[in-house]
Amino acid sequence: MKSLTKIQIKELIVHSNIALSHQEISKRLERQCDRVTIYRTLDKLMAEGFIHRIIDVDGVSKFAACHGCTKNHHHQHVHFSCSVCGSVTCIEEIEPGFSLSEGYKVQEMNITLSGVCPVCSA
Amino acid sequence: MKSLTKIQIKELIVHSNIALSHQEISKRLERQCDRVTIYRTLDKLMAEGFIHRIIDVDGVSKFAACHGCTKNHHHQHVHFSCSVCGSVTCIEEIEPGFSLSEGYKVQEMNITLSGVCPVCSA
DNA sequence: TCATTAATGCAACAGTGTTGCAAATTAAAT
DNA sequence: ATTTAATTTGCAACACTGTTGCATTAATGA
Repeated sequence: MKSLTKIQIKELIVHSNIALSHQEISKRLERQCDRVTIYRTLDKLMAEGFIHRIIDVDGVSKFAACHGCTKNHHHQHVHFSCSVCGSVTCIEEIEPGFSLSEGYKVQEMNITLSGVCPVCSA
Repeated sequence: MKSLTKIQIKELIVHSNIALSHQEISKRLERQCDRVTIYRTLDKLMAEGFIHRIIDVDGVSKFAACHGCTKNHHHQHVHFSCSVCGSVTCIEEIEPGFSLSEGYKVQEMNITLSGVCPVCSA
């Protein structure tokens, strides 16, 4: 099954150094397609472990490429959201660890720091 | 200016052990008022430093009481979102520290761990 | 009382995300 | 190659979150 939309969206996300929102993906797709198609394609790409979702500080989903996830996503890395340029980037260098009290079963982490990124603060 | 709505919403949030969404606040208000009024009241309560916003894993805003913020919010604490009961709670015991590389100016942190809370996993 | 300010309601709008159904496209099987 | 099945796409409609403008009402202060 060679879905052109799927290939293009995947390429867009993989080759982007910032996480892309649905809106940004829609704009960057030269081959215009329906909003719903993009949503469904993103769902598939997530289910297949190619991309992961980041909730930005304004509640909008952004999508970034996975590095080394197949089925089980492990995105314990930190995300940074720039309030100037609006970019969201994955900072994979840092591995944060939390020691919650007994009873909590942590399945996912959504860690988004916001502020000014190096590019905008330079 | 003694706004009854403001007092009631503030009371709701302060006396709740979980963070409340706009929808939940609307339901719990016996004195029904317009959606817009609730949004505006929440904005005011945030500006005055009584409550803070948490973006849940689905991108919906939830609101919880502040402890010791006046103007400058400092919510470096961890939030936990339960996938079973949907509750969002503030875990103020843990103070996470990150050392980002040079150039990043961190202004806010949004740390939401998701999984199963102690009540639902018991 | 009168003027000013704040609070509320209403309508409208933009945006995100989902669902159902039909049409088109692709893959598979005979 | 023709038919069948599965997948993909588009369209319409919907629910929900959140915002803005404007008019109305309520509260404050002179």
